[in-house]
Amino acid sequence: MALFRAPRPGLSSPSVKGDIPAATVSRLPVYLRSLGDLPPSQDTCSSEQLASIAGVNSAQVRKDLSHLGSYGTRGVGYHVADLREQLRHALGLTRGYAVAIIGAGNLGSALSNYAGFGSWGFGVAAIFDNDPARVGELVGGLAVEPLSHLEEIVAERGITIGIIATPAGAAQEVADRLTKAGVRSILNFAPAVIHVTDGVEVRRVDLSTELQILTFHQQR
Amino acid sequence: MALFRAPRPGLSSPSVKGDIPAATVSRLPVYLRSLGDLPPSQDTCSSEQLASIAGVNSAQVRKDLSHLGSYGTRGVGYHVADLREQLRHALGLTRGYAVAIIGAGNLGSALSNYAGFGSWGFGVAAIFDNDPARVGELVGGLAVEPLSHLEEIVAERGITIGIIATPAGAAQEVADRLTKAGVRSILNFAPAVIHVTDGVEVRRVDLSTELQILTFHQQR
DNA sequence: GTATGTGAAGACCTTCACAGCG
DNA sequence: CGCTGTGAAGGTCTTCACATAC
Repeated sequence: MALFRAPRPGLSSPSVKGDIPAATVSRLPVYLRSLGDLPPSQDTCSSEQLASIAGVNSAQVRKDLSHLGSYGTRGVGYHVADLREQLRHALGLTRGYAVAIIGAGNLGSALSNYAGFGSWGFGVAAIFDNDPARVGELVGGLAVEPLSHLEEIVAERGITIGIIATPAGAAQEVADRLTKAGVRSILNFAPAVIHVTDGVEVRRVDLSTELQILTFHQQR
Repeated sequence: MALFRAPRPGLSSPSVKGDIPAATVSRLPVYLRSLGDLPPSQDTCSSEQLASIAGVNSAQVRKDLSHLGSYGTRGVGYHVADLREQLRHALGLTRGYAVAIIGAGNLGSALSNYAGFGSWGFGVAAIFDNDPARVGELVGGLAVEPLSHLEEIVAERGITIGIIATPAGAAQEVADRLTKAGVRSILNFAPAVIHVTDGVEVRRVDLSTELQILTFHQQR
């Protein structure tokens, strides 16, 4: 899991020193969102307050933010607007990303209609399905395209993120094709583990796994 | 996060000795699914093979399974059918669970249509929305019910799992009501951190967090 | 006084490597 | 001989506690 290592020590990305632990990275989006929950009048925010909104320990917040090189002010806290920018920058949210959704079934359609998508610079640039009956249908304002055009369209539209919303059986093949087409970030909603080459990052979102973890605890 | 501690050391649950680490619990569903990917002719399965399907290290598989008290056979491997039963049992999948979905928007509708739901004993027993225009609409074979009936219906139908598919702003209130109605397992799809009392387990599934983690890595 | 930034301690998790058993 | 089960080693992550700075 997790391949980090910025190859060139000094040049990786402006102002981020060294690497950021994976556990920290997974909390940064939560902090970023939490800032949005503050009253707009508030300029400054303590680690304690951020922690309570984000649902973590305040020492965790301070340590996490210290990895960004973000400096708060002792005795005061973090400057909200600055911190927001630092987080956006660290997460790479200063540019936009073109996303492809593969699978125009219930889930794929729901995702492409998801409003919160645009707000952080993600844009759905294409939605694919291999069912000819679905091709051409309008979903979330886009016409469904045939899966056979995947490689071509990914290249044309500069798509760098693929969201797999197919049945489990198709997930691996779709991942292979996305990878070959140059996509290096995949979000997999299919209930299957997919295997990819080094340098491609996959994250899995799996309803039945989550439900089963809940039942494990419930049963105690 | 994670509150474990089976109160009575010896009596927690049949054949599970002590507690199972959270990290292990989160992989058990993956192993269970992986067993389904084996050729049906195969009776027995090595940790190596399971590991490669599940995408983890084989020592991990052996250690994880050893927590179940599940005994494989040295020199041979694990008996597939037995292991499947052990996993189902450990995860509490030997009984059914009634689930409520709150929010009948795109996501809620997609979830209630999700076929893979039933296969592990989960049944959608109700779907709620607070938009009067939606109440009565059929979604995944169920009529949408008004949110005001939540408590009553949860009790009547023995619902123990709540899936929050509302906008962020409504999530905390819905969680509070679910909790008061006695639901102790919540799967939260809303982009918000929700706070609950001890003894209630919440798992968060968050599209924008996942996308932002991907962009972090992509940007290196 | 107040809140950050961080070394150190401790909990947790993963991986190795091999003893032990079929 | 092959593969499990597991002590021990090595990481990673979290939390504490306090020196440090405003």
